[in-house]
Amino acid sequence: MSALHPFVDHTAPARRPRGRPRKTLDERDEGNRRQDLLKAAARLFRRKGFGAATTRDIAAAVGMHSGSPFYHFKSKGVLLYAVMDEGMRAALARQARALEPDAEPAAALRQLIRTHFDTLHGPGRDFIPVMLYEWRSLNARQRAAISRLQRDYEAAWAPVLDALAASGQLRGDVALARLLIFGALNWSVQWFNPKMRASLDDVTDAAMALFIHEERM
Amino acid sequence: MSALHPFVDHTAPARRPRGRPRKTLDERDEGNRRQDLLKAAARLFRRKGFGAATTRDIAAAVGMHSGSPFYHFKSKGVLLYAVMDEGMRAALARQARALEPDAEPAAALRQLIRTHFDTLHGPGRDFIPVMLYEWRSLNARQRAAISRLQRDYEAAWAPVLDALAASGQLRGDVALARLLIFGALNWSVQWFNPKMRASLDDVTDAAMALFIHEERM
DNA sequence: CCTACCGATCGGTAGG
DNA sequence: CCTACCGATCGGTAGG
Repeated sequence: MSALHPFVDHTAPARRPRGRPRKTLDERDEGNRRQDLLKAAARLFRRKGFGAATTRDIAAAVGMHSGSPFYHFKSKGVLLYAVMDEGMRAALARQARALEPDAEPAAALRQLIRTHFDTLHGPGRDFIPVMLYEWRSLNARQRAAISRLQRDYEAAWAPVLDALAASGQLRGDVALARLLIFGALNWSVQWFNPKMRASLDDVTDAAMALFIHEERM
Repeated sequence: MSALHPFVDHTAPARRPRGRPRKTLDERDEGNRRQDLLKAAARLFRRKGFGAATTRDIAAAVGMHSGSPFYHFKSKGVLLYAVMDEGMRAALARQARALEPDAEPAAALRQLIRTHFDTLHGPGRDFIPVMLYEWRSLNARQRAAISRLQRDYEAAWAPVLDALAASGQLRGDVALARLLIFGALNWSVQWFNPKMRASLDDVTDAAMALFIHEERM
């Protein structure tokens, strides 16, 4: 009897190894292909719109045949939803990573804005722009689910904006200010381009200068 | 020989009456039907997107049969362009009507913002939201033409913003401030709703309070 | 994931 | 503007 491998019956199917199961090659490929589809879908939904981008376009972009995306996603609508869901989860993770808990309100707002621009304009980031553009293409259930993630994302802004309003650095109705500020930032997907003169830091500076007034006691 | 109608040959076709030609019934109907199609198209393009709204939807919305819109517009793309063109011309007219030439810079900005909100949210105003959403569905030639109208529209804002920057009431890079301000205003198509608590006057107040700092000498 | 395919729908047109 | 229609395309599926 082997001292190294007692009682191993080599005719039985391999038992599950302990701990996190190592993915087989097939499983790993599957995850990659799914991710490839998400990226290609985001790019095409953004460039052409959900209605005009076809599942055939998306399949071709990752070298699949026309029916194959439906092996990974039940429908075109589910694919759209998956793009937005993935985009929001990544945005939430980036925000949590960037936020320093003890920053002054103005410094905290700057971090939030800078991170938000990163989420909108970082390399290969089409997911959130698709969410901003294609909201109406979701069904009611999907909208509710994405809304929940958006609420979490916006939750980090509320105390910062409230503190700035209290110190007079933010003026006017706070709820409307929040909507106007998000608009100013989100609209940048229409005009910002990494090759323009202004960097994301420049745009952050401009936004802070525009929104933040001098403190008044 | 008749003293009243000398030399009139009644066998010839009726001569053109002088002045602005009175439209025949047919011509008047044609204009109305074309206008009906534009309105229905704007509403549907806005609600569903250009790709998802079908020419059959649009035809049905005005009580036409499926082929009939193509009697008025050569293609779906031309119809989209016509919606945006009409929207921009109406917006330019409203802006010209509203602007008082000798207003103080801050008062002038308030007028521009209030009129802009009116253009975006006035009753039955789907034309400009369609332009904001469906830019990517235009071809290059159409984009260039609409861009020209947008340039005219924005031309009224530049001197006002420059004056506010000179007096310190607007802070930060002026070109970026302009883009951020337009974003804040335009994004309201995503959230403003006439039935909400805040009126367009309220939102205008909030925008002015947010953007305009105290004058400094 | 491919092969082979289907039913539905869509923009657009000819002719009146 | 209607009638009647076409060719193309599209999302999606069965079976392997």
